[in-house]
Amino acid sequence: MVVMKQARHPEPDEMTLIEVMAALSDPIRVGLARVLADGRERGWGELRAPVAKSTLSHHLRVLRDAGVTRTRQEGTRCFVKLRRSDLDARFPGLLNAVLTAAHSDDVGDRVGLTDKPSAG
Amino acid sequence: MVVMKQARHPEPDEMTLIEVMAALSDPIRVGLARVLADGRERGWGELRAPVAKSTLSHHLRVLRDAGVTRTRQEGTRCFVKLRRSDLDARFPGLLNAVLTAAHSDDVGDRVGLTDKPSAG
DNA sequence: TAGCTTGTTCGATGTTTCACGAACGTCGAA
DNA sequence: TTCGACGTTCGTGAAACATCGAACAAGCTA
Repeated sequence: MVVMKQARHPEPDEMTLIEVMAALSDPIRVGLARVLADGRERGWGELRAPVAKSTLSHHLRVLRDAGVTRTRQEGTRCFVKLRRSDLDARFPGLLNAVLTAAHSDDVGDRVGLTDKPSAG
Repeated sequence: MVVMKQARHPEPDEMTLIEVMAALSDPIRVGLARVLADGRERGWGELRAPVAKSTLSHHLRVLRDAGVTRTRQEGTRCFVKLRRSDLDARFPGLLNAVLTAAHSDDVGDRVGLTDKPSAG
């Protein structure tokens, strides 16, 4: 892969409420957040969503740029996890409120995990 | 005015997380929510925002359609207020988290009130 | 009736977003 | 070195969005 030329991981003080809200106003991205809500790091290939891989890459980038997730590379693989403590520190209660609402409404339920092992 | 032909006030069970998140991912609209955060009903004309009145009308409609605010007409005037209890019941903690974050980051600080009396 | 006020709606414009397939660059394996 | 797997990026198009000014409709007021 092209080693994420322009993707950034903002520091907590660089995160903006507007960007986080925008990142979490798409069902696919909320679904991704739900999948990662248990705090475990997941491999890119584990993620299952009803979109093409380029579109999934786009959504993961939006989440990453907003500071919602962190992406780590290992060789040619990527692993993604939720930046829960950073988000909680920066925007207290926000992530929990969104995840709770998403759970009770089944928002993003078309996003899930494959049966592949997480390789980690 | 044209008596709000298509604007709707969704019932709590018709509100969607995605729509509420989208409504609250614009600085003007977050600013409006902040202005209304004290629970008081405000007259349209009291609201001050750095946009044309047609744009302000648009933003108020997005908030209304999402269920964030309620608009009431009285003669030729409109009054707006936050639907806090409905939102709290539907998406617990969400509004407070957003308002807290917006306050600490001064999101939407270009939105405010005129010095006009609220007429109510 | 005529005129003013008040928001909404319309139409146009430019930007952003979402989506896809294809091409690409990097890594590890053969 | 050749090959395949893995994500990212590019190019493109459709749709959504933010914004404005102008036109409009409904209610006061003179």
